[in-house]
Amino acid sequence: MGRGRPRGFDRDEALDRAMRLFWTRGYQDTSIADLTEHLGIGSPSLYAAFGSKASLFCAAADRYQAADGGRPGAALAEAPTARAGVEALLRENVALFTKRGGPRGCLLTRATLSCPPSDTTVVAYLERSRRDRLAALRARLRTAEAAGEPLPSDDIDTLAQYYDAQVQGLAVRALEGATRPALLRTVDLTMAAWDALSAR
Amino acid sequence: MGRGRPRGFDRDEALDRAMRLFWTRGYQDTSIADLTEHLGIGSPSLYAAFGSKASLFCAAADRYQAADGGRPGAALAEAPTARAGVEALLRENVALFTKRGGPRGCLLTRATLSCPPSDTTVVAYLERSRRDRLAALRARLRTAEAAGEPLPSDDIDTLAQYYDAQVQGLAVRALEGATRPALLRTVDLTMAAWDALSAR
DNA sequence: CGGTTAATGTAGCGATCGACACAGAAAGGG
DNA sequence: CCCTTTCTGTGTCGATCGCTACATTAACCG
Repeated sequence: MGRGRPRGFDRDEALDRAMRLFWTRGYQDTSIADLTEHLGIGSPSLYAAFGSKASLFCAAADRYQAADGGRPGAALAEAPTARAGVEALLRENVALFTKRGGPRGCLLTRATLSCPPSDTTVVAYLERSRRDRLAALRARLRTAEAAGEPLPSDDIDTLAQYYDAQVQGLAVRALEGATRPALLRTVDLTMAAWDALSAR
Repeated sequence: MGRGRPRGFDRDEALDRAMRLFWTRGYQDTSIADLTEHLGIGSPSLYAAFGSKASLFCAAADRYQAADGGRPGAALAEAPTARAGVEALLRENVALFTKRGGPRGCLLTRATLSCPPSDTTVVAYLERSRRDRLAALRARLRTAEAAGEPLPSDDIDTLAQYYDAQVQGLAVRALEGATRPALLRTVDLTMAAWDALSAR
């Protein structure tokens, strides 16, 4: 153990910077030259540590989902009710998508629309992430249904896809430059709709 | 007039094919080589007719908005009520985003997330299109408000941004592979929310 | 110390990017 | 017919793409 020359940079810090770059510029528009410059390392070091641009992206996206990008999902899971969970999911996403000094929108949504289909590694990763996210939403709604909570609809699949679409819509609008208060107002509307539909 | 060697291809047909390519692959991942191949013309002909990749995209996007891509907006404007207009907007968009044999999702949304910020021509074009779309939605809601129609909220700006976000969400989900029936079910939910919020 | 192992910096690989120079081809005008 | 004008095909430009060969440096082991 510890044989050979030690790595001259912090792997996690490099991943953070890579995450930020992919988040800001998308997948395809982030070049190896961009990465080596902002990570402060040469390309051989990058390839030795991460293997390829695709696998570096996957590692950076993992880090995204484990850090800031995971907060909305965690908020959904931990909330006492499905309503509180969905509202927290939406509000945490707005916070994430419009954080001051941070890239706007969602790293994964952005990558989904900017990754060439030929890059099967990244495409498969993104599909998996998306499916997991949808499954978490569905699961939270199902347990709420089992607990007898009032829901806007008894079609859990549709509900999950509906709120997932809300999140994607927020991500796109944030990237287009929508302000945080404006996004929060649409979240208010979404939650007002939840109440109006559940009350019946 | 008519001097010089006549063009060897149909300009509008070429624009249609370019539109289809940009719609399918996004802006950045559509190369000049892809275009010359699918349009059946050499690159000098392409540049003579359209000027650059960016201006070709703008022309193709104009054609998109004048053809299929313009149907949702037209449906919104022509509907007798705001509710019918928004519902038609959403359903026409679902039809557009999931048309058999056609590219999935929205050409403009896709380009927004896959165009490098350095390409200021395309970025400016997309911003303008987006602003126009939002303005049309706002205008339709305002006339409805003036006509005394019941609306889900009296905040027209928020309403417009809300339904615009619905459309973007549908576009992303369509690109992710969501089926037309699934998208239509979420539209049903959105319209049920309209009714529930307007009734009160 | 020397020897082994691994990370680094330089430098460049083949491929592709958007865009164009150039000469030839096809039309109208005289 | 020739001249002008415009479009087309071949070939290629410099830049950049993702990626890597090679020699060097820096650590641990004995």
